[in-house]
Amino acid sequence: MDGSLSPKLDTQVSDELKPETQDSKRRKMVQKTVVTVRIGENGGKLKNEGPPSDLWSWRKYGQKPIKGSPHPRGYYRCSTSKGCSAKKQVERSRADSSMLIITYTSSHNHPCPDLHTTTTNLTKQPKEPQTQTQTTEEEEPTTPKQEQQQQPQEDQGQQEDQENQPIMSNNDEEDRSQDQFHYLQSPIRCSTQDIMINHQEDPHDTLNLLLDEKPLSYQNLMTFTTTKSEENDFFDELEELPISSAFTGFMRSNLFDERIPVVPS
DNA sequence: CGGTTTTGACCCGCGC
DNA sequence: GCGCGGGTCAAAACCG
Repeated sequence: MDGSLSPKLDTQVSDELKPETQDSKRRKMVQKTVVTVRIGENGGKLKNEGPPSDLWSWRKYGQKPIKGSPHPRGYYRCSTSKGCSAKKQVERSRADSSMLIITYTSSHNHPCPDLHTTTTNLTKQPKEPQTQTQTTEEEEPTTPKQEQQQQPQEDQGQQEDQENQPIMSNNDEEDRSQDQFHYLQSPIRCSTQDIMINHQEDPHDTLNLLLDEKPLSYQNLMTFTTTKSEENDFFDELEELPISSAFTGFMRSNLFDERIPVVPS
């Protein structure tokens, strides 16, 4: 179809950085952000199990039944920008069909289409019940863009062009030993979904948690994040704001833009 | 008419 | 080396 997008697009991206290492394990060497969405509350916004209403435009390019799961998995690609390699997989939780597991792969190389528009409408955002996000970066950053995102130290204030967030979550203690940790920009920062952040280090645990255990609640989210000093500040500030706008704005900008350090175990 | 969805086939990595 | 399973392609159908 699109000549610009070659079959192994994602692999090529990684290929550029580390042809040797990447090439052999291209499939697993991609950053992933897993988001669990409850479709029960905003099911109206969801088309079946389809793409949750991100502000991004997604084009479905495939669907496959997954072994062990009664529900098929849908494969989506960002259609907002032609050259965007952002992808996501959408599937229902095997344990809880009302839960939607969205796995974001790669990151957008373009600003969110509605970012500015919605930003002005932050005061009038839909509720943000609960969703769970967890970033799992399997390998090193693949796209050039991510390279700039890698700021092991103070990542706050070094925001991307379109995002001028006041504060970023920052883990100082982990930060120092972040050499092998990777920060990545969550590709979902434009999501209108209710999202719960979940930080996982082990993909397997991640799966278990998603499927077998109850997802983290917003409180849990806070708990796990508040372990970090600066994040504490960050959330502390948010608390001063009305939850609706704070959370929304948080979801819309900071949270999704947050670089979550993950340890490629 | 352009973009999106559907769906079967193909490709490739991984485990045995 | 083989088979399995996941991920992607690509053509046709569908929709606004």
